[in-house]
Amino acid sequence: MLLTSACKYGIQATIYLGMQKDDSFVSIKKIAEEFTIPFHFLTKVLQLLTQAGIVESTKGAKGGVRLGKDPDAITLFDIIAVIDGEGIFHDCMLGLPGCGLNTPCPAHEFWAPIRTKYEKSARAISLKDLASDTIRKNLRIGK
Amino acid sequence: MLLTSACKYGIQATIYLGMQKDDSFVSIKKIAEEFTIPFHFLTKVLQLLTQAGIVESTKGAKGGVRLGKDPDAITLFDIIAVIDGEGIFHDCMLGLPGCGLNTPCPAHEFWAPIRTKYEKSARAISLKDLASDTIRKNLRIGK
DNA sequence: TGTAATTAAGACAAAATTGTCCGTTATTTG
DNA sequence: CAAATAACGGACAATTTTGTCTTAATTACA
Repeated sequence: MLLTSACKYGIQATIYLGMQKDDSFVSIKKIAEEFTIPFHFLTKVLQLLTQAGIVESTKGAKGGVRLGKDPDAITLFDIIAVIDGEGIFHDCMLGLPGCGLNTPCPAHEFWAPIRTKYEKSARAISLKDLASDTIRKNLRIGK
Repeated sequence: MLLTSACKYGIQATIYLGMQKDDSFVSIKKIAEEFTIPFHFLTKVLQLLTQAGIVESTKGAKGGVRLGKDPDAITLFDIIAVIDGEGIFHDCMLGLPGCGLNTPCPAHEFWAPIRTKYEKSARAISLKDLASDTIRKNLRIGK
């Protein structure tokens, strides 16, 4: 599995937040219902993103979450890195510590270019890209 | 995580089998020690590969495992598909069923090319490639 | 000021993955 | 044939991930 469920949920939620017209807060419950994500689980995922500054939150009535930065300044890489860690972008396919150009594993030549392409693409695509695409082409994010 | 531990172990073991000079059986215990893999766990992984015909086994003294086909005829794709399934090569990044050209998710354009490159490369690289590289360049597979 | 709404935080449960152990079956060798 | 070896198969334990529940803290609003 490429991404954990937690990370998939986080990406869905942040794209949804990126699609909002104004900067008012959206309740986590709303997002959870929208995409059929377990509410309390999503809460924890969004807390991670909040701690990282990608998301902002307020408690109480009319509270909820919204993006903590310009959607243009948040990349897919950022979100994945916060929730799943940067491992997928850097680690050896076989899990060998120290695998690299100097002391590669047998799969290094195979995996390194793909990993690099993945990282570059993930760093190049922003939440704004994803959200505006979703609106423009009327894509579904979940369900 | 891209590959499960089970799959990493399976790849290490099969590369090792591909490196053997003759077609005699290697005991699973030997392989487990070589790469510090939990013995009984490796046993189960190799059983999967045996059931799939990628590996052959015999019980008893002088028993063990060896490749079940020409190393040239076994690809990295085959091994991953047997142990982790083909999902990683085909599935939507966000896990949406039915995501594809017709009804893409917002990440489809991002992920599909990477996924395809991954699959093509994995289908193009054989155990013979991996094993001969390992021998020629004296690479480490584990530890 | 009090009530409803909503995130935060922690404990706990369920499920999946990983790892361990033991008895059975099959094979070689003395 | 007996003993040693080694894969097979099932049960079980540990760990991680995923999901649920409850209480506390904070905010808006009547």
